[in-house]
Amino acid sequence: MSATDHVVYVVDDDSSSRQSLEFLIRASGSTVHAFASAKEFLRFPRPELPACLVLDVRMPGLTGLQLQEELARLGVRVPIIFITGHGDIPMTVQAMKGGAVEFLTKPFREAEMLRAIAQAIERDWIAHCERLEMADLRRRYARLTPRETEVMASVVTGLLNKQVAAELGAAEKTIKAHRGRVMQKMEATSLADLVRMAEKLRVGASGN
Amino acid sequence: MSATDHVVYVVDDDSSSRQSLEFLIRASGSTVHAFASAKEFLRFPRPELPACLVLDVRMPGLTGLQLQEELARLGVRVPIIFITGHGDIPMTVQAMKGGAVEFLTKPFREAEMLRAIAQAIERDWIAHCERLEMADLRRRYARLTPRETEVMASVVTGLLNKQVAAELGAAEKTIKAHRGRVMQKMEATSLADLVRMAEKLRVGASGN
DNA sequence: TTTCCTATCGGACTTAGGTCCAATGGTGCT
DNA sequence: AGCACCATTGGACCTAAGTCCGATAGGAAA
Repeated sequence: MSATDHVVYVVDDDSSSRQSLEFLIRASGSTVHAFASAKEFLRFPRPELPACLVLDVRMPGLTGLQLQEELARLGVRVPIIFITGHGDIPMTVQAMKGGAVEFLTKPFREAEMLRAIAQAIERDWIAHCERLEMADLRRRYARLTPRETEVMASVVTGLLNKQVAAELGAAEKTIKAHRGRVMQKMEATSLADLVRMAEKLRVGASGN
Repeated sequence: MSATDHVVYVVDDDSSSRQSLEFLIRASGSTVHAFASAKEFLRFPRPELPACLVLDVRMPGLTGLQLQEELARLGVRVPIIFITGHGDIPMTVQAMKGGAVEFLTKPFREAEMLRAIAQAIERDWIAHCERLEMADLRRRYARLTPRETEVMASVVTGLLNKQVAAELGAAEKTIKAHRGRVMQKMEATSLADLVRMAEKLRVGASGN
């Protein structure tokens, strides 16, 4: 991992602890952005890159746990490493239930922190790729006309063109036309391909 | 949830705590099996039912955390609720990382325990359905001959029969024959259906 | 050896899917 | 009114997929 392909955010109200974290992480070769409060972090325009967040649990204003909830609410899925001076078990449980990758108590070993960060970045790198793929998929799906989405939904459930035609009250010919355009717009190379796309987009049926 | 459609396991070396747990959970309407040690629990022939495990962290012999690891190693994915008298944060983190649904400190409120159990059973109920479905899918897949699995793998990647034929070095006619048998044995009603089965079985490609 | 399964193909069709070209009618925007 | 886009369909064809029947051949098990 080079410094430019991922970024580590640090949110900690204690300036000395924040600065030492910043120094440590930067020395390990990562790009770091440090903030003194949750609000500052939320205001920061985050680039679309693999990232992770090192977050102090106790802070004035929004606490670490509240920030975690807020990010979940906003759909921001950045992996979080919590640090705390005086944490308790319920707090830990809540953080971990919320999907935190690690929960470290101060003082922690530097190696431990760096290992946790590496793991978090690794995890988000995968999620990041999936986000890019999903965004592309949704972009293509958004190009479909309403009718085409209906046809796609029916086709990927395995219905024959004539069955789709009956279901949508149109001629088989029309369905073929729509279907062809669906394949084009979705850039699907085969029906199997289209079915897999539909699965990822959760269209067509029971949302499994 | 009635008493017979799920089961709660309790593993705790302290007999008084174990018995009160057993009483509490039984009173809530669940079937309970209690054990004084991890080994006893592992020996117990568990029925294929939605279940959860209430587990004391500290125990002589295998500890709760070690049992969690052992179960993961064995592929037993039963949701675990940990209880502990004197736990610490690293212990909590390890347990939660291992997929525990809850980590309660003694003394805990009874309502809290019952809520955790209900949630764990709920979670395992879904996983249980998926296990049944996967088992059925694998049963069907196991009926395929080696050649048929190859054909299926190629077909679900979206290849045409003639392309599959070229890839496997056979006549298109032969592929059609295999393909027909694949559809029959897999009980697929359409290609879309077969593709979805292949996805669940993770056959055919990059294992996404 | 006989039987069963697997893998292999051919012929003869039927059905389904897909393409190219062309055309009609509605809607919404400029 | 003119234009773009959408939904709709027809005709003519071509290719792909699937089915029924039959047949050969090797290997494994009874």
